[in-house]
Amino acid sequence: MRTENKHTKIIAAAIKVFAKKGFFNARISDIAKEAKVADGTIYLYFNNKNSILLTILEEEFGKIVEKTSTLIARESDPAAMLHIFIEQHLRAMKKNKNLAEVLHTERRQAGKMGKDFRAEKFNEYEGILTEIISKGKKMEVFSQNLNVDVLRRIIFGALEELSRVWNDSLETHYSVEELSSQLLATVFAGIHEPLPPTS
Amino acid sequence: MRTENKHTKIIAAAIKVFAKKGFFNARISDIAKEAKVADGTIYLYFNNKNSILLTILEEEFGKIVEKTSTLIARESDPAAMLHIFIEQHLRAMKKNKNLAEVLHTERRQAGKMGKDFRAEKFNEYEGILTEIISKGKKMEVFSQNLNVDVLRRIIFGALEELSRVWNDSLETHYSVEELSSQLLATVFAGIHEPLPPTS
Amino acid sequence: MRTENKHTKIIAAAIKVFAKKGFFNARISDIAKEAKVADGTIYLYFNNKNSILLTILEEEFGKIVEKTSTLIARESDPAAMLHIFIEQHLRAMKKNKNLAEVLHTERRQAGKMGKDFRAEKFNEYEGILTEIISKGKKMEVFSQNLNVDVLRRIIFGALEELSRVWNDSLETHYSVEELSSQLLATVFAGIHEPLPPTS
Amino acid sequence: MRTENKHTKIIAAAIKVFAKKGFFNARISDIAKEAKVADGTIYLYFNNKNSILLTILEEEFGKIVEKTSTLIARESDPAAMLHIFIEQHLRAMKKNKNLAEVLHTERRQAGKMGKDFRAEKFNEYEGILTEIISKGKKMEVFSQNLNVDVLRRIIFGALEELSRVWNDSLETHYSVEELSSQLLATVFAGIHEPLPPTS
DNA sequence: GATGAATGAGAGTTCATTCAT
DNA sequence: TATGAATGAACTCTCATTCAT
Repeated sequence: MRTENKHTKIIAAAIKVFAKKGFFNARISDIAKEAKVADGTIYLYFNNKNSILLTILEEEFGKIVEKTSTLIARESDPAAMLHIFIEQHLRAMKKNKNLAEVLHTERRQAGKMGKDFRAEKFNEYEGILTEIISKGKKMEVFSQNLNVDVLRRIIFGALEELSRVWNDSLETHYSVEELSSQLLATVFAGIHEPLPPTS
Repeated sequence: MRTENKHTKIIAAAIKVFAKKGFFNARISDIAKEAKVADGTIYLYFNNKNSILLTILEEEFGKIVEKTSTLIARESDPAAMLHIFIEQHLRAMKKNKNLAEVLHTERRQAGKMGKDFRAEKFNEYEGILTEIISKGKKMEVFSQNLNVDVLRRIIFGALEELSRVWNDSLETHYSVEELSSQLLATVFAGIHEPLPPTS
Repeated sequence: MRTENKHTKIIAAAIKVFAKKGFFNARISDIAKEAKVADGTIYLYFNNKNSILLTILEEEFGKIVEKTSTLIARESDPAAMLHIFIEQHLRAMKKNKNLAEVLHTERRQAGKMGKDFRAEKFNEYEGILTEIISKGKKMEVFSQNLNVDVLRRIIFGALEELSRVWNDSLETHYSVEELSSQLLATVFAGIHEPLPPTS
Repeated sequence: MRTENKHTKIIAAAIKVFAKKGFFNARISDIAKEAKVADGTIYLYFNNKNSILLTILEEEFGKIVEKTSTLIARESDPAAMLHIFIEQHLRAMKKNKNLAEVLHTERRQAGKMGKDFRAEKFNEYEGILTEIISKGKKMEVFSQNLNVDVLRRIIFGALEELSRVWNDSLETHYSVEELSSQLLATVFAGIHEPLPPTS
């Protein structure tokens, strides 16, 4: 339990520090100070700086994947699934603003970090979205004209950018529901002014 | 003339290196080698490593801003403007794949780079999109229910993510028109299967 | 205790290296090697190269100031005080030949080192000499014709130059007493051949 | 004549820059800018940075040596010679304040500059003073108790320190005559209050 | 397990010097 | 001669990682 505690404390500290300074500007000693442990202690729980980031991505996304999967499993309607996915994502990101910053910033870096860097859970997470869209197409609920990969990117990119509204530096105070419904409205109904009802 | 050349060569080299390794993993000596100049030569054209990135963002975005602004100025229909914006963005990113990677990766880092870091042109670019959406709402072409800020994020995020399809590491071969039309279709008409024509 | 040791070792090494090569020609790695520590270790104890020199000047002069002040405090005769000042100065410089070299070489540089460079103790030290001379004048032991500032410079300059006789490169083997008495004889009695006793 | 001009301009510029920043902090480009020539031009007249300093010391001291020698050659009284030496030294230093700074600052550095550094004229200059004192002793005008080397140091050190009063940073406005007479008074008559005339 | 002083490889940057023009 | 852009060796300083306690 002591051990569990330290691991958790270091991860929490790292998320905070990475969010504030970015991975490359964050120093191990910053994390150690934030976690109130000695620098060396960090190396009892993590192999190196990279693996701290990797662990954050894996563990935190693991939680999201698990929760989202569970909720989606209960649904059969792809539209409802998409709703859930979007809402859960935004909810998770709002809950842990620092995490949102870390995830999105470092996702791009990941490929440049070194050979041993693989964010398995992240791929799994993207897979869920791909699955939803595929199912939607197959069930002929979503348009057949849409490319699955492209749509996944559209939604994912939009989510990523939307998640940033909760950063400390921004003054906007959107609710999860607000953003969620705007995104859904856009992708589902389009941005056109509704045509006047045909008499 | 010599001077102009070196500046350009260094910028081109830096875009390549930043795209491949990311800003923080890129070494000045990597850029120098790529540009076939001595390390010290770089400092005749740039104050420091940061300012190389800043210059890339400003100069390259400057070009895009200029081109896009010109094209949009000719239009009066917000939907057509949006079409142009999206297409131009994707076109620019496909043309310079490395730039796309740099832009998107480092945009997030920018805030963590130090006080003297300001990407003016970037803000200007975002402003164009905001303007289009505002106009669309005002002209009652776009839905009154849409929040301008939120929609801008949705489109921008989507574009950002879509732009990444041309990265060397990915094997997909989308055309600009393809991506462009998919995104427009999604945001304009929604992803729903078109309702069967009412008889 | 470890800490105290390292600080002292680095200072001692720096004095040696500065004396031999001068501040600007001295490399951090030279000092590190001399002190038998890693280069990086030096930065655990000092902010930068400048501050090593500053510390030397402050700490070493601090000792001299303290000792000299104590001894002088016991005296009331300005002539005796001057004798003490001169003797103590020469004694300190002979004891630490390298320090003498550093002090005198770098005193001039100090003003050109950067804003944050202030050798407080040094000023304090000069103040002692000024005080002695002022008192001598006030008590009418020293000539009223002498400008305090000028005399301080004469004595200080002489001491500075005399202190250099103990440098390794020179073969002279003067004793402190010898130099001290010569200087005192000169400034007190003048360099004239004593006039033949008036019959 | 063009050539002569450039050499002179560079020397003048170097004296100014060295005085202001010190030898090590002075950049070749500073000197070039001050002299209004290109950096590379400096290397048409001097082998390297060191040799600029060396040339300054040699040329400028050469002038002083020549002038002082001439004046002293006319005298036979060592006391008068000493008077001339001191006055000439101070006069030269006041005339070229920057030179004074350079000379005194760099004299100490000289030994640490590298093998090829020899300031011949400087030794010659010191020789003049040594000669005067020796002669004074031999002629039994100066005290037999004084060590020539020591006295030379006393006088030289005093002169060095006194010369600094004209630095820009200091506000004192002594005349050459004032300093000269104070120094002579001190070394000749001592600093004692003149004994009351015996009745 | 926990510490934090110590390490040292490696980074960005400077600037004396060179050389094509 | 004169230029000044280009060079690259060498510097100071940082910080992830180690290891004796």
